[in-house]
Amino acid sequence: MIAGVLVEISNKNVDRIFEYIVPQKFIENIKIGIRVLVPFGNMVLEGFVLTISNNKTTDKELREIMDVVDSEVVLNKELLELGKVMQKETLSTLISCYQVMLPKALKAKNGSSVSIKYDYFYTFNNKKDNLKRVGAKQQEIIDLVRKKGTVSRQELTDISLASLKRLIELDVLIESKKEHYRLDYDDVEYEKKDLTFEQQNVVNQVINNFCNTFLLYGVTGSGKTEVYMEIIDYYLKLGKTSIVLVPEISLTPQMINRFQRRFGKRIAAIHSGLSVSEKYDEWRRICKAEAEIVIGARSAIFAPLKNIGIIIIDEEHSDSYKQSDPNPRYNAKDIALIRAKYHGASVLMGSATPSLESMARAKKGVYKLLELSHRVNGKALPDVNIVDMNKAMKRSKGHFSEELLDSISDCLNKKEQIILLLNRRGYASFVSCKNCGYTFKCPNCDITLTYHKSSNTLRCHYCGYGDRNPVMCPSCKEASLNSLGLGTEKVEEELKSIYPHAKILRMDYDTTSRKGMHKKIIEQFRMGEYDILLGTRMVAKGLDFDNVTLVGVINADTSLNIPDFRSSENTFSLLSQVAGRSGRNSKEGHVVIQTFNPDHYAIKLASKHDYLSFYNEEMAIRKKLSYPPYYYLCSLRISGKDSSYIYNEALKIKRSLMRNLKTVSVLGPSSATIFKLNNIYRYNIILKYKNIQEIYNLLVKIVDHYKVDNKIKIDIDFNPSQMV
DNA sequence: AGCACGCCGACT
DNA sequence: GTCGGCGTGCTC
Repeated sequence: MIAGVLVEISNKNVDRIFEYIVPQKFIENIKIGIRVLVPFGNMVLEGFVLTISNNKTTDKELREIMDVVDSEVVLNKELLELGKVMQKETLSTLISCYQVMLPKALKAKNGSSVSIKYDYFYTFNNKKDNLKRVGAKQQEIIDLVRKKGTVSRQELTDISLASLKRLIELDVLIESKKEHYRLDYDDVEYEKKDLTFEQQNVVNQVINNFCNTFLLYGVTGSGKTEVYMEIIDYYLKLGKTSIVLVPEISLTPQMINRFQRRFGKRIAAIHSGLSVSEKYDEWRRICKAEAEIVIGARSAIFAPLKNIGIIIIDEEHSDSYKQSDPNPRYNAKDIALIRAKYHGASVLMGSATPSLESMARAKKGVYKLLELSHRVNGKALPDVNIVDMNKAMKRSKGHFSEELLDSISDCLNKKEQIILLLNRRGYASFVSCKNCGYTFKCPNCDITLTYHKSSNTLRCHYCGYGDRNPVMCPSCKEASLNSLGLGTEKVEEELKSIYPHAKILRMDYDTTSRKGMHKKIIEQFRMGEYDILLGTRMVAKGLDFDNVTLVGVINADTSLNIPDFRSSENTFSLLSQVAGRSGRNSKEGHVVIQTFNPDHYAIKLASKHDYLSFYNEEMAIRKKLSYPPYYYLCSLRISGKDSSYIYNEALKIKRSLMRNLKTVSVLGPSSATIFKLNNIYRYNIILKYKNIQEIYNLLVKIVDHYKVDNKIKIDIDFNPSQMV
């Protein structure tokens, strides 16, 4: 017997099947989709068995499989096939595709450290009757087992293990074991809210149309989650399973609790707060079909569920569904469509601010468009007040306008709560005019230019366009240009000095990175222990507080000035999200947005809660500049230690692309936002294309050509989420 | 990824 | 003459 094995090295040169002889003693255990231990050169590696046959396909002498790692298949047939599609679509290694599908605990390095825990149970052996002499301790155990039928080890804590062992040796008791999961979900009372007419209508549309892709455009507070749960429930009753994808940032305890209250132990929630072992437990519950609803961030799309009925992607516009850093650069939305097709399932994507790509597809009829246009509480969306910081800054220094301070004071007096959003700045600094708010943009790409201190120039990170740093603002002719950035801690200090008696809670990456802190902060704020919640964008997502009547955005512009063609879209979406946090329940709420660009359409239209006008306006711009959804983008990231060498190679690549692709525009090479990182220099080339077939074969050739050159690394990112 | 093989510079 | 630099190639 010959097994074809894919070894755990993510390198294009070994990303193929190597054949091994299966020793007689393993023949029973070898299955496609399990892991084995094999000799490889002078290493010992784990690998996945992908083929089993009787004949070898190479002239080389074969070596033997050393050991079998799994007793059960870890990658089923569906996922094995899915990996091959992913490899093709992302141009990454097959092994890296399989690795993202599995929990970390199964990675070779962690394998031994994570052990499965068991609970032990004891019952009577009926075949063994007459028992002669028993000690008092043993009699105690026997009495207990006789009374209860089955007894767990926990119930025998005050009994010595020796007496127990003896009874098992004597065949009086039978020991059985069951996996002990580290997480415990209570099975609770079924909780179901009545749906509004509008919600019920959406549910009906979804459950009456099998194997479809839906886009649910529902305003904040319109009760999307309730709709999701109702649809999941419908599929559960048909014996079908569900996946719910949520951005990690909105996978809050509140959100998980809601699902748990309705579905109890049938859910498996996979989030960053779990340890490696806890995630492993959840994964095994899914494998064994003990969990039927999986809730998680991006990688939960690979949950090994069988018989999937519905895949729900909440906050569909979020860029967190795209994996951009390590290979494979996949998008969970694409994977969802592939898996749905395999299972005959539907995909439901929901958002209050759908991505332009999805909305465009919905308008073309590729996705079925569903709408929730009313809030469940019947309240109107909150009033939004835009404050022009250009004027405010002339009156007083600091980060707070009079308007925002007045609103905060008012709110504090009424003993109501406040959420303040501090929009963190990106990596790059940009130059803007202090007087009129003008920012410099690339004439070719309409992207904010990034300031390079060393050369005192402004540069475009898409096409490489450069400009000497000007001294005078071309808009208002004043010489008041400066490069911007805003310190997080400074804002908190400032706030504390203005309101020494207000209790301020900070929520950002620093304060929530410790396990359980996120939950704690939310609970403290909910209980009213604090007046003001000051935080980064995580305060904008999925939180629902009764007593919050004011939401303030301290700096709306930061996201607007990120050098990315989606900066307007992201800003619109962020502002819409925060605005939706206010006045969600009984009390009226209002929103204050501070900005240096009060006339920018993204800000104006977000303040009016006018998604459709934003969509139309932004689509016109995308069309004019040939951006998605009119064109697809693909970025080639060229990196290496020798900056002049990789730059020259990047130029060669560009020339080759230009020569061979007449219908595709080729931008760059331009230096990446973080040009030099760990002594590795990075350049980007960007392609704008209409059809993947125009570029695919040439990209494969380029990747193949450079895979033997270890001075240079080429990473290809189709539909990149951000252009760093 | 790791390791062996192989072809050119400064040393006992 | 040799020790050792790391560029190229291979791993069933």
